[in-house]
Amino acid sequence: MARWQPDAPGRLAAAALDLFEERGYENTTVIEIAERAGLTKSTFFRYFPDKREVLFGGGTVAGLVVEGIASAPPTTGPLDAAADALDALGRTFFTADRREFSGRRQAVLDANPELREREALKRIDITAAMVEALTLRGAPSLTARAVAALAALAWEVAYDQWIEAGNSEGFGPLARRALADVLAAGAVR
Amino acid sequence: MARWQPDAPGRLAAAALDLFEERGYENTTVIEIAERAGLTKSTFFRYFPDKREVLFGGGTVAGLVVEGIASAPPTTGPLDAAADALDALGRTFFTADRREFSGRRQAVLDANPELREREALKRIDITAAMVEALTLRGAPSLTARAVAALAALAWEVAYDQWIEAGNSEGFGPLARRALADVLAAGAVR
DNA sequence: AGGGTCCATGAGACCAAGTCCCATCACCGG
DNA sequence: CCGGTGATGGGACTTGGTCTCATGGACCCT
Repeated sequence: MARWQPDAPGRLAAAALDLFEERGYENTTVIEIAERAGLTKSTFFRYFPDKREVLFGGGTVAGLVVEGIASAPPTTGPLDAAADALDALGRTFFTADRREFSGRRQAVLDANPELREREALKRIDITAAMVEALTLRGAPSLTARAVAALAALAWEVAYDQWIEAGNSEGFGPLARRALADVLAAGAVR
Repeated sequence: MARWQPDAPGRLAAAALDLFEERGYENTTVIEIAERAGLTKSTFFRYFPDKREVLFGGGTVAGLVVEGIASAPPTTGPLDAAADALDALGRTFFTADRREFSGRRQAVLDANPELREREALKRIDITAAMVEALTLRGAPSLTARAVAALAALAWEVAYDQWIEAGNSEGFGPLARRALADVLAAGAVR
């Protein structure tokens, strides 16, 4: 048996998700996660800064959104740039093959306060990244913040729908529609 | 010397804020906080579920907002109900005498990831509470969510302005104006 | 005044998360 | 066959957080 099986972080994440589903997050120790992945505590903390982060893998999402916003044509308004970014996210990250995993992961997140807390932080950070990307396109500060907040809400709505079983639609279209709906709802007066 | 000086939680919070300012959150141990307050680790964890929570006192804020939304006249629309709630918050919680403390506290929060994370969770929870309160008034789900998101943003904007030195305006007026500005900014199209 | 009861606090054992330092061993090139 | 490099293991150590039991003030009641 080779000592170095490939993709240690991936094995750790998979083992963690399994164990969290079986016994719950709180009743699972980092040592147990590492053991199931055929590794040790040392190696776990070499790849993840803490226990929670094992379910938040790359953190590439923020980068993708920023990239999506930045790569929209310069004449595109902030709202459409955000919509394009969400759409791009559906093409590059929230792909069909990731749907089942995302659903399992989300169920675990929802069940634990500590994990919800980390999720909340990620959301704030991503929103801040969107604000910065929009500001870089010339959007006024408040506009950027309002658009980012609404886009984050649309993201959340679309993500929930995407995860639901029986819904075969892709994340991109769901997000576009969610953003339009959120805008309509936010324009009440 | 009386063994039981009054307001143990308050003394702990004050000691914690002092120490966090002096040495930073990470370099301060719970035992040190307790010692400065003339107490022990045991007592600390009797009043606060964890080290972070010492800066998030009552958690009464969510209750106040919910109450503010619920107590608006039934014919008031969701947006105005939210505005009223923010205004009420300015009268009952973000009062002038709390401004200096809030500023110090916020500086500490901003300086530490762990504390920012807890803050993010609080924000999410408060937003969820607003959504529920608005839904109870009969607002459609998406409307409630959009309004809550924008109100939370306005809250953040107003809070930053309120904390800034030299700004003698109350939180309530600042929040009302911020909400109007955010709405105008979010209506871009 | 004296005794008993309640309740906030103290004391300390215990576990798991997270940090750190160094040893080890597979792989790869020479 | 040998030495270097880089991923992994091992284990000591600190701190957050839980739990259980002991302690001793304050207050009441007679």
